[in-house]
Amino acid sequence: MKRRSVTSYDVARLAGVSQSAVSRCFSPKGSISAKTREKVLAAARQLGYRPNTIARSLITRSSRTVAVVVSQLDNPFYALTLARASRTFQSEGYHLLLFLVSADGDTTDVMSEILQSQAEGILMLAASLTTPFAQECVDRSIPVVMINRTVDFTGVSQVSSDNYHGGYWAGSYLVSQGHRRMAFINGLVSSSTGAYRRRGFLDALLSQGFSCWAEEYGEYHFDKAREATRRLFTKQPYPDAVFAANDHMAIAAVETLRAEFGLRIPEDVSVIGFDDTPLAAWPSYQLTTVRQPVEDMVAAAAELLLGQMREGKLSPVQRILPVVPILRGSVRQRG
Amino acid sequence: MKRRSVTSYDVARLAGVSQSAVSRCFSPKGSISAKTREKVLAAARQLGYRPNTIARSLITRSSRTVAVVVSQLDNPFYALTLARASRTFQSEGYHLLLFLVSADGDTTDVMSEILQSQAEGILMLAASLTTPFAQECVDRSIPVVMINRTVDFTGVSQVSSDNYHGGYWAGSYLVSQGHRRMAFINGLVSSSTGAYRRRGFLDALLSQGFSCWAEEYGEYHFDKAREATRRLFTKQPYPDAVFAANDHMAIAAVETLRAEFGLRIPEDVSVIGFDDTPLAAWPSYQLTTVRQPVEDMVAAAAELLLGQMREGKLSPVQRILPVVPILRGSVRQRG
DNA sequence: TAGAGAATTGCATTCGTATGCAATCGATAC
DNA sequence: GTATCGATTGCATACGAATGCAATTCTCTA
Repeated sequence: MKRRSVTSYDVARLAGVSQSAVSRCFSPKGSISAKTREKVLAAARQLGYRPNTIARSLITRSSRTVAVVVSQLDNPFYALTLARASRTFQSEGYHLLLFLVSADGDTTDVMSEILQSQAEGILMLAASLTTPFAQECVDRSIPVVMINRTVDFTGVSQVSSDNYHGGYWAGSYLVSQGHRRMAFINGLVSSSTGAYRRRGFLDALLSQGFSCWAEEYGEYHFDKAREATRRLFTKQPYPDAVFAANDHMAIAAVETLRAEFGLRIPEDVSVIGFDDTPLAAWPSYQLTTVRQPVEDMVAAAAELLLGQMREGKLSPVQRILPVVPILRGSVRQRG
Repeated sequence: MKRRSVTSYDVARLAGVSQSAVSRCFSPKGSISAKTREKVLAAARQLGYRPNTIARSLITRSSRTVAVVVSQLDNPFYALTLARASRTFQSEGYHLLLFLVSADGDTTDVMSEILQSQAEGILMLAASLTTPFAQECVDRSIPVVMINRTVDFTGVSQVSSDNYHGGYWAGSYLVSQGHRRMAFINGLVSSSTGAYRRRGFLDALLSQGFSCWAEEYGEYHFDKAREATRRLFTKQPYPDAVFAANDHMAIAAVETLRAEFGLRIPEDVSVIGFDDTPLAAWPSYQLTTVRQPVEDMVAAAAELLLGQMREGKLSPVQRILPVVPILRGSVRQRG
């Protein structure tokens, strides 16, 4: 670390030009003659010079960095989302600063670090934001886009799928297929997605004259969801259908029902998930689920963030993308 | 972006002190009296001042940033590893710069960006490094730690599990349980882990007078692994055991054998995986596998990286952590 | 060949913070 | 009350690259 690194001055000296020339040589819009460019590049190559991004950021006042906050990397849905987001921003020439937070954890320290880091945009994957920080981002005109999480604050953009209608569809589909004892495995109390899915689900049941048979929290966590399932099935009569707030938990339910209760899916119990993660399509599960359009969500989020970063001004938008029911084999068909 | 942000000068002016005082107030070892600290903090709070990390990095010549290059986020093993690594470095006060590369892709552009970004350390998760870049990292004394990938270059540190012996165990275990037609699903040609697992596996078979019945590449990818499985089972007699270079592919094999060939695991075919991802323990799979000690690997890698970053000098180490066989139910027992 | 205009080049300054050094302040000891 | 020593403070500069401006060179035309 001590070692002085090669700077544009070193290159300049070796090439016999000024530091400005070297700088111009490495920036797209610099005006240099082909001849000097040659000399400079040769010298740079010889010395192993690379422009120092930090110094560049300081003078241009732009870090070309986006901070990503993510809370559930163990959930394949978010791993996928992160992967896509990463690709997108990389290809746009942005660097990604990654921050992991616990699912329900507070993002205070992390947000503080992000603000200091001069990130030009913030992408939040299933992570929430307190109002003061949201306000601070707005004050500094740093665009924030939240995927699948809502904040009671109009300054930030939000991209989510139509959780309410996804839940609604799940509820009405189950009823329409003749189920009567519909249970729900919710995620976290603090999660807005879960709340919407639940609301939609309940409303659907209600509209058909039913209510939720039982409800438990699985915290979007596999083992917790297994426990939730056990709790749902402690007393007879068992639910005849389970709607889980995501695939991860739906699959936990399937595993538990099969292995511990000897129940068949869908003959004995129907299960519906949410997300349409890759696992849902596996032969073992054939999980009927509600697909969130990952690609579109990431694309929308990236577009919003990039747009606002480029414009340099915030134009908070709330975008809700349509969800599509994926019918597989985990719901018993009527008749 | 245009808007001038609040600087230490602004705070200084408001607090009626010098810029140095403000700086000292925000750095751990600065000497300031309680009184001025109060004034400064009050002023800072009032203005919403936060030290600019970029300027700080420039002057201290230390970015407190680690670059992480990862290639397979869809594989739960690496998603987990990334999560752990992220937590570790965050808690040590480092920021993570995330770069995704395709599994077999070249890392040239990415490495170039990393070097410019002034990262103080590089962590490579299942991603490879070309010799010139390895050399450049050494030249700049930037420590590099590779997890589960090897490079023919002594300058970088490597952490991996004992892939050879894991493979060896799988081979001998299958033979010891009476299997005779052992097939292998390899990962990528370019992956050193796959190569070691294979070598161990073959050596074990060989030592018992057997050889590999058939071998296919699944590229560490679920669907590719399913295709590989189909290829392995095109002609009778079928293999009576399959060893896959990771759990992800082993599970793909299980799914395919059950769903498309109507074969039972382990009655008809035994399957062994590698990694011990969470899925392996699910009731549906009960996958016998070779556990890589994720925690230990990340801990070791972090320790190596942090140590070298702190020392400011490279001391490349190759650490191979022991692997532990996890016996579950996917291998038919003799007799 | 001279002159006008365009293209290059170099100079000097700037970004926001940290820090060596010297000056100042405060407290303690006598 | 004064000398002394340590704790604070401010000044000035440095980090490495980008850029406005002026100086210079080049290019082309008449």
